[in-house]
Amino acid sequence: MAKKVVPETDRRRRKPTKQGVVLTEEMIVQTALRMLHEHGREGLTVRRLGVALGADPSTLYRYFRGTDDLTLAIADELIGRAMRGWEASGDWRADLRDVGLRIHTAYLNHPEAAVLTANRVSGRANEIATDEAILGILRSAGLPDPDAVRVYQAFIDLTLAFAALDAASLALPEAARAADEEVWRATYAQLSPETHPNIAATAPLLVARMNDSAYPTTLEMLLDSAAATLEAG
Amino acid sequence: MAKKVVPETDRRRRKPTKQGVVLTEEMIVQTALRMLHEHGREGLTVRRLGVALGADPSTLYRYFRGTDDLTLAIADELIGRAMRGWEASGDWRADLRDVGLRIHTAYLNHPEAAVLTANRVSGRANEIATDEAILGILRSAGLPDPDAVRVYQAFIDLTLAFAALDAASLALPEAARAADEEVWRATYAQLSPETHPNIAATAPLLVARMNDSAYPTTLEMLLDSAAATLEAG
DNA sequence: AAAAACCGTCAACCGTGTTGGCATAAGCTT
DNA sequence: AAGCTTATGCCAACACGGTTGACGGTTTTT
Repeated sequence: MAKKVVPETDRRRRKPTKQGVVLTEEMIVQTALRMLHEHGREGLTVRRLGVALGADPSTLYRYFRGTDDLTLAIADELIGRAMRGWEASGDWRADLRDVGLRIHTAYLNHPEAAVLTANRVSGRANEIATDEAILGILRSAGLPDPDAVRVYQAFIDLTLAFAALDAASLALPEAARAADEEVWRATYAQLSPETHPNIAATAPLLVARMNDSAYPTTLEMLLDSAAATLEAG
Repeated sequence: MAKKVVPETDRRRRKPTKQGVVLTEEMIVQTALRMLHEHGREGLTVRRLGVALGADPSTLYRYFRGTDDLTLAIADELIGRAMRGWEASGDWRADLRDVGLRIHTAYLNHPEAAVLTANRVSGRANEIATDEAILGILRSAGLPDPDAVRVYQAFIDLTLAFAALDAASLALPEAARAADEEVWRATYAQLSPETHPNIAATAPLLVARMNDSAYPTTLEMLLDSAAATLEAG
């Protein structure tokens, strides 16, 4: 059992691929991300990824145990991109806001990948570093550990939850996306004031807000709450 | 083109299935939900659904245009279950909290279905009724329309986002779930205080909170914020 | 120089969604 | 009641998905 996958560090490259490409774990992940971006969630398959890399599909199993393992690697790359270049400023509130918006933004930049990965725990380097950073911000702001952990959890869950939700609507296959919008125009906007007075009355406002994310507002609420805890403590 | 699917209302049953079953759209959705529950997200396939119903897989295409269409029907059933029996009490805050918790709970009761559907707009009856109800609560509480819409959006997004996030970890295939927990034990809990002082210091607290949802807390924050808007207005 | 490890390739397996043609029973018309 | 129409279930087939096991050439180690 226990499928053998040589860890990247022990890997000493041998054969170039038939098309002359020399594979790397990193190169595979980058290519997978690009394919997700260009061809949508359904567009990333082991076989197509093989073609894109100029390698046989089965080769990928030398680098990842399977689809799930590859997914986790993508997840970590996404967080890595979000946090690249980040540094603590010392202002806990600004720092936390920055981290949250970075993650949210990075996920929305790769909606298909975000949907795939937002709820997984990769345990890889970038993810761990991010968690360490968030806890560091809260603890050095002066929150006692139990509060720090509570806020940490609310913060990371809120951020990932919204990232996933907002990404999801961007990541829908074109057909489904069109279907959803069509449903809106054909159904919600047409409801009679008699049967659905509240929707009918607010329909224009609903449409106007439809494409905005509620994340920034909600994040601010969470920061307020953390600040209150800090003052009370 | 425009695949022909006879709407449920116009449907006049004709042939029973080879196994003597008489199909209904509702029966199909219920069975799909049960299969998701029993066999996990990967366990629901057109073919297996066919077997479970005692019908040929292709028969399902007489009822749904395809997998996506079936997904939307499941989504609506889920919301329907959440709101079944709900009535407004007149206390906007209690009502909103109730609706939020109902949805969150219903989704967690069917995590696999929740993951599948939380980010889709079905436009079907139950979904519309729920939106109408939420807007009704906010508007009759006295919020001006623009505020009502803003709070509505934050509320529904927050609720669905957390429902999806919390459901996701419950819905992971057993293998992935075990992998995630193993990652935790093997990685996070073992980090050295030298390299990761904040995680190391709070590890026990992190573990203790890991299985709680941050939704109720966050929802209260949102309700506070709405109350503040109401008083200011 | 021989042995071992690595790793790309090939062919095959089985499961998936979906489609088009066919058969047949239910309902409608008379 | 007889016949016509059509809804609807079934079958066989297709293309495509992930994954595996055997093979063989290359590089590293001994």
